[in-house]
Amino acid sequence: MKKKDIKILLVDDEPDILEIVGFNLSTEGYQVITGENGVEAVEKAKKYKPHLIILDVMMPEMDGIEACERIREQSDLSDTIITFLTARGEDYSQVAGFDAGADDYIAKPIKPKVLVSKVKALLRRLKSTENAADAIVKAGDLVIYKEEYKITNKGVEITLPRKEFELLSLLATKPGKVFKREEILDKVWGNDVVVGGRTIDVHIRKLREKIGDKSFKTVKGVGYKFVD
Amino acid sequence: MKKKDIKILLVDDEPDILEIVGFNLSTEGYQVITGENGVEAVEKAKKYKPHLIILDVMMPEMDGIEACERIREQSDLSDTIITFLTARGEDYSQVAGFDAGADDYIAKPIKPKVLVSKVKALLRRLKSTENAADAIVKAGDLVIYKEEYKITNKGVEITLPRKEFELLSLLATKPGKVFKREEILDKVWGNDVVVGGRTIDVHIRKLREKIGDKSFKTVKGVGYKFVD
DNA sequence: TTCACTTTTTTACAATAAGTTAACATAGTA
DNA sequence: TACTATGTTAACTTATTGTAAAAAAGTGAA
Repeated sequence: MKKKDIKILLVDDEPDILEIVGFNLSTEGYQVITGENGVEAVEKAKKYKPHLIILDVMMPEMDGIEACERIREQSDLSDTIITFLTARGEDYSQVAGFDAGADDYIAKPIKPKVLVSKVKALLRRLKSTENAADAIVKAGDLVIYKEEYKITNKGVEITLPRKEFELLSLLATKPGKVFKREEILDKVWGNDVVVGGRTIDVHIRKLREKIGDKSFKTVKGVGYKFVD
Repeated sequence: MKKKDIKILLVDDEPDILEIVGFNLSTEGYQVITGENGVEAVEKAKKYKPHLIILDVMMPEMDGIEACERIREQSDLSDTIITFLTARGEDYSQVAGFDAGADDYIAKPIKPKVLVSKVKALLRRLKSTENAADAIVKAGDLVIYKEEYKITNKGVEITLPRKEFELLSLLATKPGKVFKREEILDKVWGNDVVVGGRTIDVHIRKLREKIGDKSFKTVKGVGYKFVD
């Protein structure tokens, strides 16, 4: 996502803060929307669906914490990052704020550089959510979460031992392709490890038990393949 | 971050400049990568993801300003600091360069001492960005205050010893992800420290006592993961 | 410095899960 | 049919982790 597509909602009752923070964020290239109290915060959050909301804790009408809770009730805003502005001494906000669903806080007095780098850091989090698909492989009813060493079969979570997991991962990355026994040994066991002739079969059998018999097809004299 | 882990990409079409500047930076302990034109600058920036890029403005193939713009388009290089080398008289670069996304400029002729102190100053900025980022991590019922080395579990404050804290921080930054033992050692203990084989387990055990048994899942043969 | 205390690492052993093998059964193919 | 590759099972072996306790290292105050 480009910077100019990122919307930041900035809510504070002090015009000075709005101006200085707004200026710094605009300079960085973000779209800035402002509000002056909690009620506006909730309204504008619903209307503009910003990526990041910066909320002052102390505000008339509705304080930041209540606004945060209201915003968090909106399911379509669940990916929105919320951060508080807290004056020194408002330490309770660290507890109350996070319970309300905030992601971070920025201490006043605000230093523009700190602000900008925090905002960048928070938005990186947004991106990493976007790209999380990399470590995930889908094949038929299976979803393989490589990082987590777990899979789901039709939504049901299954935890597999390492070798089984790796064997499945290998086969499922190319459904339909026949993996020769030799190739499987290389990729899952490593090219120097020597194991008996029935080892692969046993693991395939366990996968068949756990995932389903028909997902693994034997190609006699060659190897195995995964089919959707 | 240690000096030897800091990568500086130095791009200039004059071999003399590359040599003298490169020599001075290497002497200081930085990793120096060089390029001779804008095209190389962009390529090597993508490849090595340096922390600092020093770009000559006037170069064949693609000038420094265009290279800078191209580099700034890369979102994963947004934290990279870019500074220009400008000959006296190329005053426009101060304007055009900053528009293109540069952070500073260094005037030719280059005085080694000035260069080194500028580089140090620029890299200080990198550090402050690092620290400001993600000072707080939320994971499940936990809120981790990295700066303060404390956590709250459902609002209840817990103080953990350093190693336990760092281990928890690491695991909780990516709930669900399995961290391999090797990776944990690298990140928490440092890649050169050698500790016995049971050390990680013991720390995990202590965290389980303090935070809750079910938050830490063992993935046998791989490592551990934090689950909400 | 010494002392008391906390944190960290090591040690040794127990517990358990994972992986492998062996022996035999079965199915596919010339 | 006879041969060969694969399927199946349970016993076996090994690898890995859990645990408790003690030693070592670090820390701070008197």
